[in-house]
Amino acid sequence: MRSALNELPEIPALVADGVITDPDSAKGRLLSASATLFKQKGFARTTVRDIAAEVGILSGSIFHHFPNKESILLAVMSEAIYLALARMRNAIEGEASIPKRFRALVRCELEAIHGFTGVGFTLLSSEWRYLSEESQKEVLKLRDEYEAFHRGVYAEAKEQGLIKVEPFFLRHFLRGALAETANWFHLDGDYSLDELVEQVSLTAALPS
Amino acid sequence: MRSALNELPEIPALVADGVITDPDSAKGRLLSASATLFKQKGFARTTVRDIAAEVGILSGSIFHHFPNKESILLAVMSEAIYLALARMRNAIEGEASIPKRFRALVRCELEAIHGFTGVGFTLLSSEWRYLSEESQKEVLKLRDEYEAFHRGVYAEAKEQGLIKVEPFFLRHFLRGALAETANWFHLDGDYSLDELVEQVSLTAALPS
Amino acid sequence: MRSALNELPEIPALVADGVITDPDSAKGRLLSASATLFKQKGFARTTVRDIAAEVGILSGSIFHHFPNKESILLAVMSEAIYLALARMRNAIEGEASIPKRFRALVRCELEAIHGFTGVGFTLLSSEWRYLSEESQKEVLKLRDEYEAFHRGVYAEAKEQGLIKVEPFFLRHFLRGALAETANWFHLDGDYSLDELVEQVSLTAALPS
Amino acid sequence: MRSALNELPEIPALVADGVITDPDSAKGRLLSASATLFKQKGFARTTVRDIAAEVGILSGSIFHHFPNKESILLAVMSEAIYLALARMRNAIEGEASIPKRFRALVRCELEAIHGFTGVGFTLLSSEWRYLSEESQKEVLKLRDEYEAFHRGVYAEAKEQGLIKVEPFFLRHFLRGALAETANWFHLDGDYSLDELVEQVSLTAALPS
DNA sequence: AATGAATGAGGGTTCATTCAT
DNA sequence: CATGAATGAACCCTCATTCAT
Repeated sequence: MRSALNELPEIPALVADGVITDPDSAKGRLLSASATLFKQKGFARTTVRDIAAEVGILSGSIFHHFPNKESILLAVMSEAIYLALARMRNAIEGEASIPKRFRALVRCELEAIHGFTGVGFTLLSSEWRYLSEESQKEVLKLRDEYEAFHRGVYAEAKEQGLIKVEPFFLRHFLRGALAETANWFHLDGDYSLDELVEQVSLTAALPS
Repeated sequence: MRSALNELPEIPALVADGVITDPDSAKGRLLSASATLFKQKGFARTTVRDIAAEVGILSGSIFHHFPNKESILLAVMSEAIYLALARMRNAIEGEASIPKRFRALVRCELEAIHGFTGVGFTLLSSEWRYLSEESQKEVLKLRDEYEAFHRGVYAEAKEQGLIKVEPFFLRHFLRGALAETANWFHLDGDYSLDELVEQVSLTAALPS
Repeated sequence: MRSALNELPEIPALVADGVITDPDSAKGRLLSASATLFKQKGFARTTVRDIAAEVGILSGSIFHHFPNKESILLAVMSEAIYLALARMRNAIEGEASIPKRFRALVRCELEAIHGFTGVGFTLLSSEWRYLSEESQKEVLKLRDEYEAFHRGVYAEAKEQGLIKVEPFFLRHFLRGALAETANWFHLDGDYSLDELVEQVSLTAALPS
Repeated sequence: MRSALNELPEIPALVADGVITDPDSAKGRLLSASATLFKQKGFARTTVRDIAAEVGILSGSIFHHFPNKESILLAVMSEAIYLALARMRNAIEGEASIPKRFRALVRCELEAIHGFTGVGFTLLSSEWRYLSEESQKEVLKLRDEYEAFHRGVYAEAKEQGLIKVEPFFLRHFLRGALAETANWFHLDGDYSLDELVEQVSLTAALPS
């Protein structure tokens, strides 16, 4: 999955800019392993020894890269949003019509949720409370930027009379609905991602 | 809020049947305090001492009522579903038309999420992972019953041509969307519960 | 040594008042063992496991009696001063003349330093820095009371023309000189405590 | 303060002889920083990272100059005594009468305690326990030489009938009294060093 | 039922020290 | 000489659980 990630043109640029940690560096491998474990067992039940073992180092070595366990969670979350933002802008680029843009965004978010950008995206909600207040504020800024992007497209849809519901509500509903897919939808299951996207659009009564 | 709860006709009956613990008993107060704390700080970060302190006993005494910490979570979740099931059946009873039943169900779930039945309902997803596999299966049975009820109403709506999306998908989408309201909607905020219900219906393109 | 301590009339009263921990209680044994170890190896090098092992419990059990390691040091120091204050008042009581009171005080402090009141007194200076600022202030209050008592007697000596040096300086000099005896004087060595007291008085040119 | 130190004629000689590390060398700066930190926070609480940061290098680099942390403490202490010895011999040189020699010694020791020879002198007692037994023996040899020097002058005073107390006791008392000044006397406070010397002499009933 | 002291395994974190670069 | 990632043992502390009272 990471290899697919690396093929995207924008990721190396992010890494070069220092926004995203190089996934092949020690820190990057630490982040990747942490994300996986946090998702599997939750932040509280994941020990730093677990993480270290996963990467093949000793627990003490973790603290050369992160000052404490919480900062790992913060990094996982921040990078997940940075990646999602980059992928989102990319996805929108080629699409002119609003229905297509809408579908592109939905698909993009689903990809983020189902692991195309590492495994961090679902953590944003599930492990949110384990972030310190300070960290929450930090991540919130990024999330707001991300959310605003979505709401902007919905607003255009509303203006064009394509949907009836307020963008504010629609975004909240959709975020919840898409996040929940993590609990029942599987990439290698009965339905494809495209079918899922279509059902979402159908629900929102959006013409194709 | 509990006082309002007690006025509902169906709760005393459930208590009398032994399905729900009497909220005024020691065990009931324990459950209520646990639910609140689990929601506030999460299961992992809530200590049995926290719970005991909230009720005014010492931590050791908790184990006269529950064999271990996890069983408290199990009880909180089970009772939350029992309550939700009872309230749901109640809510449907008087409604004949499908659109009205749909709205009744949505409203009922929102009430459960926003604390009308204690605070347990949101825990079902957020703290799910802290249940042992055995307990998960136990709760799953109840959840399935609850979910089937919802899907049943949606299936009728689909048969009547009121909605286009498959009931299976719609239920998953709606569950996610409604659960997410816990993170942004507040009962004493700018919008009423009725308005929220209406926006949900609007999104699903359901006629009134 | 503790048995001798218990014979003193004032100690049981202190214990009864809750000022001093009962040396036979779990907490009291913890304090006594801690004091010994802190003196032997220093606060920083003494582990809570060391202390627990000395008392015959497990390390975790310590935290039922003290919130953290530092609070043990605080308790050891506080109680040492309380004991010293009580013993000092007792020692002065029967002595009318200033030279005799002076000698009684010197002897009393030497007894405190050389273990007649537990082993805490020397820790006051040697492990002082390991107290949090907050705790330092707390202990400082007690120390000030203790110091004022000594200075008071010296001031009388000065008024009576028995000594030439200022009480302020004398007290500082004497405290240092007496504290230092911990490093070279031994109760079972070549000199008795009384001889030591006499040499101190001789140094200060105090008539007998 | 180090600049004043460097003006003294004997220091460069000691450096040239290899007895004292050149304070401008990397090792010298390391020692100086260590002494300061050891005094501020104690040996146990000072990390090698602290020391390294103070000098502007990384922690690993320290071990090119010292085999381990304890050897830094040993060096700090040894050099402090070498310096004190040299300064002491210097101070005595011009003084013929015993009272003047006595005062010169007292002043010299106070200067050592209050930072005229780096900050190492008070560490000799406060951090003594963190020296390995082997190192303690090594330092003890130097200390004995230093102590003998003092006792020698006191013995002459006793022979001349200037003091009554035994040199053995007097030296112990004085060492304690002077060391304690580190805790209450400040060079820029209400009293001058000369006044302090005078009060000490007064206490010992020594004629001027 | 409740207490509260004790358990004991395990948690996050620290830090002197090593060593390939 | 200096770096800095890694080590690994040890540290303080937490906490669900037990049990004699």
